[in-house]
Amino acid sequence: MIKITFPDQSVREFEAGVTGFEIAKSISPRLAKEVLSITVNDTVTDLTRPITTDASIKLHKWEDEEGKHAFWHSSAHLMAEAIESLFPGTKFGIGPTIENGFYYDVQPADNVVIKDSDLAKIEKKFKDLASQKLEYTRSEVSKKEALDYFTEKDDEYKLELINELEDGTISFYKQGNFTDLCRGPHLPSTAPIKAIKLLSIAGAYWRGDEKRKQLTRIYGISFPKAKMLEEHLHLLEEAQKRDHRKLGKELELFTFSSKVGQGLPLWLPNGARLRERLENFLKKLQVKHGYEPVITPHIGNKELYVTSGHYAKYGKDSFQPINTPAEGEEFLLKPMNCPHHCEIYKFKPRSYKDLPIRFAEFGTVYRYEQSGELHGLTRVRGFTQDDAHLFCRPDQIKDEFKKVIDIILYIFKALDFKDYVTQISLRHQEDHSKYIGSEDNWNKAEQAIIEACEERGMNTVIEYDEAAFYGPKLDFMVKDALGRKWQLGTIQVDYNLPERFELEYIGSDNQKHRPVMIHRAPFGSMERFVAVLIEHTAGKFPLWLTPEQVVILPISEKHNEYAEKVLKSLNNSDIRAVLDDRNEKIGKKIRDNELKRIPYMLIVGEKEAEEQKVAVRKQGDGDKGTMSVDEFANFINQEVEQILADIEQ
RNA sequence: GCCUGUGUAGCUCAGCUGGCUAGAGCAGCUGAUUUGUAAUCAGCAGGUCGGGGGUUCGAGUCCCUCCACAGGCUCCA
Repeated sequence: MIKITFPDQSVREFEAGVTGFEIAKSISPRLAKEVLSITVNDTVTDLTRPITTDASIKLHKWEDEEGKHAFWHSSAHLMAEAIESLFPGTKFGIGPTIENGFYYDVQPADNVVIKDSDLAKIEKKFKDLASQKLEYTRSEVSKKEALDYFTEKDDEYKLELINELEDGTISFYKQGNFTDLCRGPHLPSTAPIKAIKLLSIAGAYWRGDEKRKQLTRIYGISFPKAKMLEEHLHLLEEAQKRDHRKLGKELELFTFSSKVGQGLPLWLPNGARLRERLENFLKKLQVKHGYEPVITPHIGNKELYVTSGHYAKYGKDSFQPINTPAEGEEFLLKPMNCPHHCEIYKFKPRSYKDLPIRFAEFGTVYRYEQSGELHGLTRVRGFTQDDAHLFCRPDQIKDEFKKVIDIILYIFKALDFKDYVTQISLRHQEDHSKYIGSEDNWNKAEQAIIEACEERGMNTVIEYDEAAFYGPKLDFMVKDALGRKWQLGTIQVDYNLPERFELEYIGSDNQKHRPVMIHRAPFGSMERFVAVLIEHTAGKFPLWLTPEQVVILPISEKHNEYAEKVLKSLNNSDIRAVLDDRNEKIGKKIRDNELKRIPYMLIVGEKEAEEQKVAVRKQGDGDKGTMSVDEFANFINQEVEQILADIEQ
């Protein structure tokens, strides 16, 4: 007999060799039906594997990540079987689970292409196989056996993977007619896989290397209940409704024109107003935090970027130099503001007493992003960074970091961004050869970032080998409607540019010293930030930010005169109001303005004009009763002040 | 840049296997209506079907090519 310890610390005895599945069955038939995988002494494994010694276990159901993982991974194998039976000769790469579902990278036989239109067919076969309740069986194989099997099958991708594994650690899983190299764990059988949807098909380079062959990646998702799939698909649909590209068009915020050029956004009046308000919000904040404004041109002499090193690194993949009538003179569209700001730093000698110096600029930059990478406002070729460069002494890094973190957190709070991830990007843990700057400086800077985050009580993820060659950084990532992560705020230490531009300050010792440069952009870029803001709010911008706060709707043309009076009065109280005096029925006007997501509607007719009042209607919330114009103006202004006061705390 | 799709009026879409002057709703314009909390009615106008080339008696529909967009991959100073 062996002792099995459960998560609640209770202990029960079982025969040695008992399986997780049998344990679940002994607890309840229902659990046996729902359980998907098991953790035995901190290792997630198959329910069908015998447990031979005393162990502590945890059974995983769909609700647990470990359960989902086994479920989707098993689904991926099953999809592979479906593909193999429909497309004989297909070679298989890897088929992992992802945040929502799974994919498999495959290479169909020569001259065969798996198309979008084939998905339905594969899905049908997939469902058919799942319903056969095939068992997943595990076998441990030697490296030689494994190599032999896939040599026979002529699958160079699996062979490459096996060659990297150590003998004695290799296992195969088999279900139906399909055997795959796999670490597991898997479900006992395909029985629980009830609902399946193949989502999309895409190209993906083998092992993420663009120099290697591109395989066909098929994305899918599966669930134990049909209803769960329905809900998931519904969620995707809802997410698509808040896509910033769709709302950007509907709310007339921005557009693109192929004549102007790919990835070059055109801001429409509504979008420009929104952006302007965001810029002013940050500008005010920055004045408070000791930033000084600077303005620099959109182009710079090529020499500037040769000095910064960017020309050597990005020159040939960028917008090409602009020539002038002068022989040999070349300018580049600026891909970043830092070199310009370095030159501003160099304008005069700096003392240690002057530091930190903080130069801020909403600087528009141009980068020739790969065409396939462009995406709405989140990835564009011309964009405006809410940029600033802080020049400080090494001992000031931590303090400056904390101050920037405060600004970013303030902004996120103001806009109610709660679902973000902060990532500290450090050097590779061992290999430091590719980094510029002294070992000592790096250690200090990395430490400073980590401590700054700790002292601000932030929940951060540390990623090694993610630092830029010139310094470590801290990024704030926010998800879009479909869960894709975008980097917004960023704070980066830079040892490279001060070196290349020979920036100096005179220390208290009367000696020359090199300042540290910190790049920071709380929004990241105006484009990307607005995009994420649109998706976050579904176009219902907060009252203090929205371009139009109030729309006045006269019942009929007879009430236009009174409506104008209300409009003037609101505008005098600094409320952004507009008038909808079209000759339409009130129901129509309400509908149109609801769709425009203007937060408040004021309906004015006979009654209101007589009593000098307005009928208030809140967007998405209906009739709120009547009040006087002054009362309403106070109400709006108080609401705005209240929101801003709440953030201050 | 690569893989797979998509591209019809300002917007959302219909147009079957190639066959009459390419349709609808919304938006726009004109007129009627003067309206009470999510779409008043009528009329008009609007498209060389993403661009170019080809096959065909005939192309929105088939082929080639370029462009743009979408989902991914690679990239992101």
